[in-house]
Amino acid sequence: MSDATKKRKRSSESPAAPAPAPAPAANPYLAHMQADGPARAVPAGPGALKFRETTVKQAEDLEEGSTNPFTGEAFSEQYRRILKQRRNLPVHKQREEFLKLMHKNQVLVLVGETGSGKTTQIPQFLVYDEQPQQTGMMIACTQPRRVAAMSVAKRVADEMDVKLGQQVGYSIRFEDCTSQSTLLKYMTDGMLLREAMIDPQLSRYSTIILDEAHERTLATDILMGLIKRICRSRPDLKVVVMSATLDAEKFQKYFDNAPLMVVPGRKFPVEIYYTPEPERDYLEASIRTVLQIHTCEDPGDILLFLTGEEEIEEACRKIKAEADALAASAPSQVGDVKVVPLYSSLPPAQQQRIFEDAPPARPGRPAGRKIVVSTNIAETSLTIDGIVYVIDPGFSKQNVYNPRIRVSSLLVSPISKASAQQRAGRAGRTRPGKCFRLYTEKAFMKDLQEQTYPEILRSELGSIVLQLKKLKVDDLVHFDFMDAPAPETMMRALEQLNYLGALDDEGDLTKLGEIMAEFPLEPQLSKMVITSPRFKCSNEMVSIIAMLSAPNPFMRPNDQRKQADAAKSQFDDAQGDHLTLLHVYNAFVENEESPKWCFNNYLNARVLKGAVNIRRQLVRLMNRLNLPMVSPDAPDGPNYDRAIRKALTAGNFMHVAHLEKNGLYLTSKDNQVVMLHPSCCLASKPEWVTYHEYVLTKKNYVRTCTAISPEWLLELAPEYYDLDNFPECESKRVLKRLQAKRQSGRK
DNA sequence: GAGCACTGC
Repeated sequence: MSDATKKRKRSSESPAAPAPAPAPAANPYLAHMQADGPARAVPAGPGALKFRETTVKQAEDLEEGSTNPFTGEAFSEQYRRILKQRRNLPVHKQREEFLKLMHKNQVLVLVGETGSGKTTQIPQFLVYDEQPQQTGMMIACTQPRRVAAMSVAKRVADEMDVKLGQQVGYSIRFEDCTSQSTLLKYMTDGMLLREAMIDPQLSRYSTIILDEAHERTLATDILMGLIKRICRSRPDLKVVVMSATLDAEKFQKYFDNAPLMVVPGRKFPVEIYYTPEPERDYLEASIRTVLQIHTCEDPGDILLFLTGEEEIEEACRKIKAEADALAASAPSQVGDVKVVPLYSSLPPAQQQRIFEDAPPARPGRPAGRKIVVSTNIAETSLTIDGIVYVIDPGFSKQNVYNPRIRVSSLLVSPISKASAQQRAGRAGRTRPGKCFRLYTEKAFMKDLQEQTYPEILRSELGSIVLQLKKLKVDDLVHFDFMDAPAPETMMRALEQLNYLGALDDEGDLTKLGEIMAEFPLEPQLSKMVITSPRFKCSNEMVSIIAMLSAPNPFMRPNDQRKQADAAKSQFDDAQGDHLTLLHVYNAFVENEESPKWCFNNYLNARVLKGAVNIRRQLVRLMNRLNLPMVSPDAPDGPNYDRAIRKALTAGNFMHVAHLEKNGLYLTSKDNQVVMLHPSCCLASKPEWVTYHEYVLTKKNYVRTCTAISPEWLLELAPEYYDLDNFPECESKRVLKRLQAKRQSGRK
């Protein structure tokens, strides 16, 4: 992030650019504001390339020359070998069409299916057309995921015969692999959004490519809105919106009827089969289908999509057992199987198993088969080559936010047509494949929605609204969202930010809000961190927040639950889970971040390392914002945990539950009946708790809970706990009594 | 007395 503030200097070290920078701009950020407009002439050199006026011939001559125009070094053998492959990619045939469209238009929508080469080639076409080393402005290409940004950058660095991090680099959270000489930068969409907060015109970029736009991540959606605005004030900015599906029309319309370019993919055909009748039990039907394929179809690996960890582990056990039984009863007809589960919380070493080979054929027996049982992670994030059969039961878990009760929940829901197509496509990556859909064709046509709802329609918007306010988008109602979120969700976010003190009653960003927006955290958490110095516990709070931002660090293998629970209890704090997390963090650091220590204590070392990383980033921000890192005077004193719990309440006062006389908790104001999650370390039920999250599963649970004192609510959040505007309930009566006592005490 | 689809800053 700080990179955006660095001064960039472009030297004329490249041989293709022997002369100094063309425009007398002192500040390369402002180059686009030069009076001579966007079509600045690049000084005549070999090829005499003109900014955005180049031809395919010119580029190809340079690519086929002996010297790399960007480094001045001789092209390597590897480079030439890759160049041959690149020329065979489908997108290469349309290089001329692409350049023409880019020269004539500000925004281009590009649809390219998998295997078209769009992600690697399009940015390079632009590098040759724009010669960024001469303009001082970069080309950015966004990706929804970190690994993609990293691996594509690596590939393209090889293709351009440059060192990764030099002319081609990437930028993701925790890692900025770019330099002064970077011309092409792959980055996560979230990272570009962060940069926009420092540089609202995105003035370091001449062209921005939004890749995988069809995924409609929160960050991509916000970026599209911002970029559409920036386009008006920066006619020199060019934009390419790349999508894998044919829903391009929506993007075209949104960008004022931008032209469309379609690049064919390179895939093998996939035959689709539907069930004649709806399946009652998709899990049972899935297992049956796996076994049918295994016994009746030609060799080739199987990918089965299920919804979650538990379901996947169960399916794996059953498939393995039944396939082994079949093989035992008919050894000459049934081959061996290797059943591999895949979901994100699986440690990387186990995730790697999906790339292992299928079991070899034993003498006199059919070939073995690999069967991967996966969540949606295999739909976009991970690609497994060699899959020939896909089984799609038609469901996935989706996060849905309900603004009425202010709760997000994970629901098993039917997938969209786009998602079903994506799943089927996974069968045709290396050769023709088959996809078995466990629903009827009629259901596919009539019941499935076209696209999955974009994230922005399913999320809580607190931090998004905060970020937009920071980006000076004041009128959120009229912000040009591609899909506008529900007004009620927007209102909830504004209300929440107002209670937190980030927005004033006019809806304008306050000083506190400005600072809150700097943190890569949910607003409540930012508030806690920022307030914590006041309670002399910022050191501790930053650790807790880092732990809350990381996934669950506690391991609980099915066959060692007792031991795992015992290990966890060593860290338990009588006052609650937030403090327990603090103890775990501290113990991890005291034990020198030892993976062995983690293993012995049923903790996930990878997750804890992640927390250390997040903490470091937060401390850097605290320092930059002049927020002191302090600890309570007496770490063993009675006020130690009190200070921390009070600081927690300062941000979390909207996540409070009160124990009613009937033994149930009710959430403050919303009056939802909730229970402490079974993983909660609180032995007794405190009358008041603050919780980190509310999870809706079979029951309503609040998870990560800590005991608090009701006085703090009245003291720290008087607007939210304004008892004249409070629904009638037991907690209101308790608070009223308390308030009366406070007032009489003051007299 | 039970869970955590997947990302991202």
